[in-house]
Amino acid sequence: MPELPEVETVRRGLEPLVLGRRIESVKVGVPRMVTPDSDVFCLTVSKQTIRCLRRRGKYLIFELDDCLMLSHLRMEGKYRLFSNSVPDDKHFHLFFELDNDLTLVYQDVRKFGTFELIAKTDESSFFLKKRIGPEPTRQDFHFQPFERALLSSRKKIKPHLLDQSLVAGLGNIYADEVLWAAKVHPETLSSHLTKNQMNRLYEEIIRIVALAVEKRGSTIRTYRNALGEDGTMQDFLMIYGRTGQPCRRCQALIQKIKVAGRGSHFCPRCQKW
DNA sequence: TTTACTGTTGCAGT
DNA sequence: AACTGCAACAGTAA
Repeated sequence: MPELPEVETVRRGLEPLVLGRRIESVKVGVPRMVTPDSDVFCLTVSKQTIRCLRRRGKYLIFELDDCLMLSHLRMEGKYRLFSNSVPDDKHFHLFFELDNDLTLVYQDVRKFGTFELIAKTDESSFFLKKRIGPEPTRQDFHFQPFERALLSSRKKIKPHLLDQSLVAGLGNIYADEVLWAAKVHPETLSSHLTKNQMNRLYEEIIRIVALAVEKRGSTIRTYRNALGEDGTMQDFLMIYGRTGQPCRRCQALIQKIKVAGRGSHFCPRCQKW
């Protein structure tokens, strides 16, 4: 599911359903997905109430009585909520039994998702250590530090946007969208960007992420039915997944190349190297 | 049937 | 230091 807009959509969907609910017990099907060890994890989380459900970048933060549970959906993580019985599914990996017969289930075909418990006092150091940059809003994300980081880097801009340090929450889809909107080739070296390009990147990051949140994220290559997958942003994507189709600005045919191992869509006329 | 690809990230190499 | 490639895993498309 998960770039920032999809994670935020999950958060908004889940919040009214789980806020104030007590976690009675936890079952972990794949121990390597959780930290600390699954027995400690289950014991710690059990009997705690979900006090707040927040998001930072692509992380979901369950604020419990005594600690934080950080959930990262990686490539395909989803949440499902069942009342009474839970159907069998080989991709259901964590089960949180809540009060009044609700079970929150974490589903993940590829088992890449992670769950970590940390102390409430360790939240800022956690995100600092992971090098998670500011939220892509005007309040948190400022042009000056963005420009400084770009000028002092030897990375290509696409992998740089993906590494979360400049700004939190961009993934492969929205990085391509931002680069197209700002007319920047994905392989441009960060330090070679013009001031105008940096300005456009800054503005487009804020605009596109906000638009995608408003559209409740993109539903792509997914089946429906899980919480947060009813987004419509896929109808507004300008470049991602449009290989061989005409650019919406100039009609040139959209190309797809690999940049640092990630499929990258761009318009050869609008986004000159 | 193989092979490449996939909304992510972290680690091992060079 | 900072890059690339790959691994974790499972499914789908060509």
